[in-house]
Amino acid sequence: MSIGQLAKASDVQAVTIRYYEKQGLLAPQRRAANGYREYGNAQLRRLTFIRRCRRLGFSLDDIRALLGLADQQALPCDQIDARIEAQLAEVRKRQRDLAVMEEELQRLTHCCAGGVVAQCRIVESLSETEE
Amino acid sequence: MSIGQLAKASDVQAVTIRYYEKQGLLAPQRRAANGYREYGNAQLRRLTFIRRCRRLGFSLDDIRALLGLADQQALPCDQIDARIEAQLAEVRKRQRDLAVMEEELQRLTHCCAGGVVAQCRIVESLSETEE
DNA sequence: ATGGAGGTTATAGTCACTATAAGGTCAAGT
DNA sequence: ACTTGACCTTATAGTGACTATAACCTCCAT
Repeated sequence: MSIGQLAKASDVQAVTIRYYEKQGLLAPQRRAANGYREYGNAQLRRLTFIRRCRRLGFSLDDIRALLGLADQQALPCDQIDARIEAQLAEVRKRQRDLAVMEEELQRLTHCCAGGVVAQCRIVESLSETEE
Repeated sequence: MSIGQLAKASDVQAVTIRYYEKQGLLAPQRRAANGYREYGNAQLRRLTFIRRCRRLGFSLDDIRALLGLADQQALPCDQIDARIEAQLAEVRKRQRDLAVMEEELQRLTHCCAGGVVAQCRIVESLSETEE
């Protein structure tokens, strides 16, 4: 499978696939005689793994580590589990942040009662120093 | 107030304050004879506004626009309100994304039952191509 | 007068891409 | 056989919002 076909199959841009290769995350199975990259299903699975992890908020460094761990089949998987847990904690932290944001923004929409900026409380209420 | 004092008062690093200045968001009140930046309470409020907006997920471009609007006191504040609404929609979208992430991560923590990597389902379930 | 904390500028690095340039290769149509 | 256009190659630069580093200047206390 060419890089374009892999791109289509995985819904990841070809440039991004090359970028992952440069970052040591995903090597092609081999190169064709003309220098074109060739990929198999194993690479598609690996790329899917990478993208899924990215969507879950893992950094490329995290993912490199996860892939490294996954290759050591005999290791206890505590370390993988620990990373999942850490990521879960991070996600929950972001959820709390967003909840606060939502509340504040919600409050702000009531500050603007169709007047002009001079009467609008939004900017003012966003500048209040105390907290 | 010096840049260091402003940094302490606002809990924003001095380098970041200088960066905001370069980006045209926050100019010091004046420069002292020795070239040191000097700030007043207006700048502290403006910086507080900037940081609060950043925490709410606005880009520096958004913030520049908001500050610009806020300076035009006679304008109707519809435009500010529209930005708040757009940002609120964005926050809610991220909340939905995070909820999905949380669910998936939660599910993954059950895949690892204290065994070794070879029996661990985490990596496998993250690589499954079907969706 | 010396040391250390704080200030100044300018430049480069970070992360995860994205965009662009300049060229090589291939399959299909004329 | 030739051309067109889609696809591939590499390398380099740009993005946003900072962060780090270097090299220097200034102030204040001892």
